[in-house]
Amino acid sequence: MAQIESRVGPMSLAEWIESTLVGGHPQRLETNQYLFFQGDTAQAVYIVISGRVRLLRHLSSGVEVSVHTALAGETLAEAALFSEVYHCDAVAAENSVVLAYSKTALWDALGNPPSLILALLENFASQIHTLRSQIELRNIRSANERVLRMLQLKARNDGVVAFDRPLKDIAQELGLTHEAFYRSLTALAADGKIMRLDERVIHLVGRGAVY
Amino acid sequence: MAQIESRVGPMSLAEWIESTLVGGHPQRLETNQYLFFQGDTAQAVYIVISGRVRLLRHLSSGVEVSVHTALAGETLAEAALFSEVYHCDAVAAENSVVLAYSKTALWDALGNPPSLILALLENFASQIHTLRSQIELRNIRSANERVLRMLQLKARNDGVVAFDRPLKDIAQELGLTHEAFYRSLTALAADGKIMRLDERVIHLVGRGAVY
DNA sequence: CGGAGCCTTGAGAGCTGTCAATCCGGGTGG
DNA sequence: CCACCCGGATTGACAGCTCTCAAGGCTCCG
Repeated sequence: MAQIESRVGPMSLAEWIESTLVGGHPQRLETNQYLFFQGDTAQAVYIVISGRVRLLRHLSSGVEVSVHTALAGETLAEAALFSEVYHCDAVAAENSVVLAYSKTALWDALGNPPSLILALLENFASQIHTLRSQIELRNIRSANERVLRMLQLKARNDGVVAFDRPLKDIAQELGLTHEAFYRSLTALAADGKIMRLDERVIHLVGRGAVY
Repeated sequence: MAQIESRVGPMSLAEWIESTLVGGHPQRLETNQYLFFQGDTAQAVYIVISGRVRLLRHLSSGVEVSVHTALAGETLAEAALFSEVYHCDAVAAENSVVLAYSKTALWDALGNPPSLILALLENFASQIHTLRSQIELRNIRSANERVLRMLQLKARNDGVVAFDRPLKDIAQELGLTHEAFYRSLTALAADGKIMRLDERVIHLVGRGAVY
């Protein structure tokens, strides 16, 4: 971590935004109060001044899985800079105060960066998104539900998932042994929730892709 | 994902680097051949031309856990731009070809970005690092080992870990029920691997922090 | 034809999740 | 000042699920 900080000195992103941008809009949150919901148009990026804000996703089963917890002094929903909508719910884990900065103000402050940098930023943002999805999956304990969720996340709009590498690899990415993964697939097929068009091609029954 | 790509058009980071930077140094890898090792000084960023390259970390127990798999067309070790050393091993999962770009060349191409952008980039890189560590933890199946590894990752140099939030939260971050987490803590203490200085303060016996 | 790697299924054990109960400290209201 | 409540921390008992180990079929390739 030390070598990371060395380039800009001790100033974190949160400190930078706070000291550079004026007009951060303070907002008080009670415990369990929501800051925004998954699917809302992403208009602001936040800094947590005090308290804790949790990022959640909810599954079709109604279960909530937590993806991240932002502590005091940290930024929240930075990835929203590169997304039209929020991908998670944000809810206060305790009484908290956040500062809201509009995306447009941030983009203005960023100026007009060269596109190589933009590409790098977007690459990072997209990786964060992917990694969060993986964390979300790991928070689902049941193998069947985890596999189903993964298929929903990876499905194209027509509900088809085609893997380009061995199922063993997918199993490992899911945190399952390949045996457990195979069993989940056959169980889901037996339940009629998926159809196996081919060894590595699966059709999701009933619902298309999820974001 | 569509909204992400829209800002720079269809060009991914890998394509951008390939088309912008000359002098990408091609390198052929046999299956199971290592590209670099954890702890090596990070000198290059890579693009996978064909094949698959896996990022691994190895635990003190000797077990390997996989953190990421880079497919053809993807970048590899971009986060090394912000780190002095590689944090993982990289090993080819099949016969592969990669292009190597030196960090210095990339930094030159980036120009001299304003520090707000640098802060944003480093924030992202550090988040990716944190998320990868979480994935690494989830790939450890045994609760005791997972908890021990988490403590090693979070320990200060003197081997002390102090949590600033309820242990229940830590348990959830680890993907364990709080009961399982408590039991692991008492088991590790019984084994003499940790000492509980206080409810939320733990001393790691024998080894300090790990990176 | 033989081997290697992936896919698949079976049987059993171990570990963790679940449910339940207790203790404890802090905050609140009477 | 005390009774009460609430949430975190802790421990016990048990069931269930996944991991482990094992074996067989399959395809691809030498």
